[in-house]
Amino acid sequence: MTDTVGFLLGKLGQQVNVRFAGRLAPLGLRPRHCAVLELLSGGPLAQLELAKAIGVTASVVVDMLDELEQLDAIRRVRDAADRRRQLIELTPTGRELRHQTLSLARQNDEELLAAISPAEAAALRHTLGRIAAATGLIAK
Amino acid sequence: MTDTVGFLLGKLGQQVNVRFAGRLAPLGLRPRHCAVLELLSGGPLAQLELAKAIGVTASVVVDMLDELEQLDAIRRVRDAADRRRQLIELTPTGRELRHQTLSLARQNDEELLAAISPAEAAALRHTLGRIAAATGLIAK
DNA sequence: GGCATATGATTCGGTCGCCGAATGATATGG
DNA sequence: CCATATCATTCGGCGACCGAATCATATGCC
Repeated sequence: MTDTVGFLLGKLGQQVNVRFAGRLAPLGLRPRHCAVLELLSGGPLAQLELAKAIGVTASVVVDMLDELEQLDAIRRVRDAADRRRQLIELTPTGRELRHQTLSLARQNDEELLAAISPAEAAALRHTLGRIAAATGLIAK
Repeated sequence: MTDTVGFLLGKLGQQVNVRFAGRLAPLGLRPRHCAVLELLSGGPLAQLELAKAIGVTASVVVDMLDELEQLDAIRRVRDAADRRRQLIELTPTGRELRHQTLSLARQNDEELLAAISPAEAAALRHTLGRIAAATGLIAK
């Protein structure tokens, strides 16, 4: 059991999130917000698009955006072409926050991968990416 | 961000757990119970020992054990040497359940690793184990 | 031996993140 | 112009977890 990849992934993933959350806390962010900032860095998206991409329901997105709006990291803009939709766009503050989270994520990686060789780390990254893509477990 | 190992681990781990939970549901179990069954297969343990090993508080262990007791998978036995402690031991039913969960975990792995070569899978298992050990993220 | 203090299990209340159903506004097709 | 669909939002609830309080038992100290 403890030697299955599934178990290790599950437990490690959980712990990694906790650790990352600790790093993020000073910014007033939690891990889930990072994916949002990341996605928005490619350009504005509607809330339902965000929900799909992240893999949560629309109501969860509302909450996350409320929080990000509080931090002045995003803006909701009514889509002129379809006034039901809110287009979410990054503010300059949001862009700045995204850079910081990126840096924290890399810091996190360094700590996580300190015990293994760079080659092994690269292989790991590659393998995880393959699995994620193959199993469709991470929305692309 | 989405290319950091930490992010991939976190997201994948989460999803893997959800998937595993689905397989487990017919047995009336959830992922967290598996660790308990696994730990107990090595012999009886007190509840606080379980809590430490799993990384949750004592009150959570109480709940989990209540559920496992309901399924007749475990028994609570007062420690004669220290009557405050409950020694938790697997029943025959518990042992059987453990075998089933193990088989499900392996099935889960097969599906997860279908996209990569056996060699790559072995490397992955090895690397994850190293990281878990080095970072102390998984209680041993 | 008797008492203060520590420790194990348990209960209880609260928090957090998530979901699903209901709602209101807007769009779209007949 | 109305029926129906879709987007964002609100609301109630659930499951997993924590921390404080409680009760029984153990242990150290006088």
